[in-house]
Amino acid sequence: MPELTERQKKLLLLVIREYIELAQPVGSKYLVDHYHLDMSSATVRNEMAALTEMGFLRQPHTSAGRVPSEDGYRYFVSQMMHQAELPETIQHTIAHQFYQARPDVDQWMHLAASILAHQSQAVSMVTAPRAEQARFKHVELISTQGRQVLMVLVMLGGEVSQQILTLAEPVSQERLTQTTTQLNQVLTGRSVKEIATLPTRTDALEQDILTLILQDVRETAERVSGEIYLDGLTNVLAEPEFAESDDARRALRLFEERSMLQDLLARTIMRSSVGGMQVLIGGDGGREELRQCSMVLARYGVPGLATGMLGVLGPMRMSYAKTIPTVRFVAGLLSDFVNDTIAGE
Amino acid sequence: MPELTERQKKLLLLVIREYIELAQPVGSKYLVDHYHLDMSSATVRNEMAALTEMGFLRQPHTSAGRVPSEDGYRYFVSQMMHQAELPETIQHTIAHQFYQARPDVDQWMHLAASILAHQSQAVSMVTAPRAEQARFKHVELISTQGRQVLMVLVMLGGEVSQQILTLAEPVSQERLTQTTTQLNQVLTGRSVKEIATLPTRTDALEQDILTLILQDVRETAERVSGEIYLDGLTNVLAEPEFAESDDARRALRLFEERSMLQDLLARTIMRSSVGGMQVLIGGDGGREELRQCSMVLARYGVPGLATGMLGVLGPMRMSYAKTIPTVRFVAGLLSDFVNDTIAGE
DNA sequence: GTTAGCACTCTCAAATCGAGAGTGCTAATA
DNA sequence: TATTAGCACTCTCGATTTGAGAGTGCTAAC
Repeated sequence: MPELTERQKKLLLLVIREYIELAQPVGSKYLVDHYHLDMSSATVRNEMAALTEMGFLRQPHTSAGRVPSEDGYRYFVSQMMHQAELPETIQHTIAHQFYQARPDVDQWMHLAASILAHQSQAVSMVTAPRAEQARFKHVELISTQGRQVLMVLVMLGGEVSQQILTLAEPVSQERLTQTTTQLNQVLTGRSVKEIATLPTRTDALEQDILTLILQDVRETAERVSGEIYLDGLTNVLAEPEFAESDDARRALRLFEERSMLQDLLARTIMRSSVGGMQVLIGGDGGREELRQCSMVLARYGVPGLATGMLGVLGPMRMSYAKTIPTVRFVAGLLSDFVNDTIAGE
Repeated sequence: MPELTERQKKLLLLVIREYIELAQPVGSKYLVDHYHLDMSSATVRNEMAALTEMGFLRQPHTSAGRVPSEDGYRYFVSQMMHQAELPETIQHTIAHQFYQARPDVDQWMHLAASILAHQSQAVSMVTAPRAEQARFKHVELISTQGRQVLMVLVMLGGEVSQQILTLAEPVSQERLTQTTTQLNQVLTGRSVKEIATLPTRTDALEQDILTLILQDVRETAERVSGEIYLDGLTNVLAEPEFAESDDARRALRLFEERSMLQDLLARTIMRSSVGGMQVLIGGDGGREELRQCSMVLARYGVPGLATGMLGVLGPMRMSYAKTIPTVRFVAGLLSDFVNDTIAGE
């Protein structure tokens, strides 16, 4: 990492700030005029040339102003951002919105996505909390008609999955209740693996249900993250850098393919711990389509019990100084939520 | 409705067909050349002038070719489209995709949206089936920890809603089971109104739960449609008519606001019957943002038990001849689905 | 080390221009 | 009377030109 003089740091900061705000290359004269710098534009030019040399700035073309490079943003985020807290007033408005909503996972996820999208004017993504290792908690069978049965499966950590089963022959509700009572006794607290190695049940119905449960739990466990909540998709279309080219379209298409998101978040989740933040700038994400974008991601929840991810995707010139504290704060709220409603059994 | 000669009809059809395919104004000479018409371009010009006069065609500007007007499309859809079935091969591929999926409402809705979007290259929307009048069927309470209880509510028609309750004090699972047994006996098959007028339960816990159930059922009933599944949002960005202007963005924003969709679908659902189709062209939808778009909508399900809507939104020059049969066919499949898995109790 | 000055480069928007496509009208034709 | 050939006219669109403006790098003086 090359060393920067104080003056260079200051200049780099100004260029980034200005570019984030106006989305236009910033020139030497402009900086001197608008910030009343006590040096001439020629000096600024020299410093800019040095910063360009070191890779922190770019020129779109000869004789345009300078634009921050990926490395420029990285330096800015890692070295120059005093990790400010979100202003209290904003904290309050956000927290207020959450606490007047029902304590329902679905509601909170939607709300988190909505708030993030709105605050950052970018695309937001939130995954529902889930346990790293799926453990069975409770099964409930509800007869709907002859052979159709609604199975509700609750996992430790609060995840719920429901599914309609078709049994070989009609079964009464009493019989179903009896079956679940039996199964719940045996299964509570067990992991997928343990369930798989359980001895065969003597009762045929119980065995059938058990197989179906196992199958469902496996499917659930295979998914790397829970449901993904998105919001603010159209925000990305408002950004001037995506105005025409169909880059925006290709980026948005990524979001329609949930599987790619699953992938990306899964890869990122490995590297992050609850409370920590990840800022992926430009190519960091690894997807060609997102080369012009940055992501601010955080993991929330209770480690070992249930965790999820949330974050924001925006243009590379997003306001990191505002987005990072916002994501961190919302992550904190969601962690509290998991703690309050799911944990503590 | 002005009367058209056979020749005028033929010409109108050709203009519409050509414009739908190429998205460019079509001229008289072009038509004569490409379709080997047995008349001269001058004759075509005269007829086009007449059609323009009658309001079925428009000229973007003097000396461009003709473009179908809203009324032109309407005439085309209502008078000139022989209601063809979807080709058998396509029927098979679509049906195949459905029947190899699990018989799960969520799965099927997703699939329907995905197939519609893909087939029509437009935005698709599907609402989950729900009963016109909410009737209670079954409640289940699952203790998660001390005072937190997961309540699963099943309505007649198959709708399921789950919610986490916080009770005043911890209650054992046995007690919960006992409570639900009591409540299920009393409530099964009753509508919201009936439940509201029920005498107070003597048991305090039962009464508490009853209040919560009522509240939840009310909320569910108030929503005009179930969850809305969307797909193909980015397809609209690929259309040349939205290439630059930010019309596309404003249209897409509409879709992020689910409430507007709820509205629109609710208004439309009034006018449609299961099996019938609605084609809204241009301003028909009533939303300024969708003035350049058309919608093909259908209602599916079992009348009186559970119904939903599905449809497609695309540019006004979408291929109605292909989209309409597709929507109709998928609606049929979903109706069968409702019939098979939900109805018949 | 800083700065004034200057020549140079490059973009962008506006202006110009010509080709091409398409029309409407008129007069001749079947 | 319906059709058509012919023609003048209009309008768009892309290519090209042009000039202003912004910004740079370099050099020489401070």
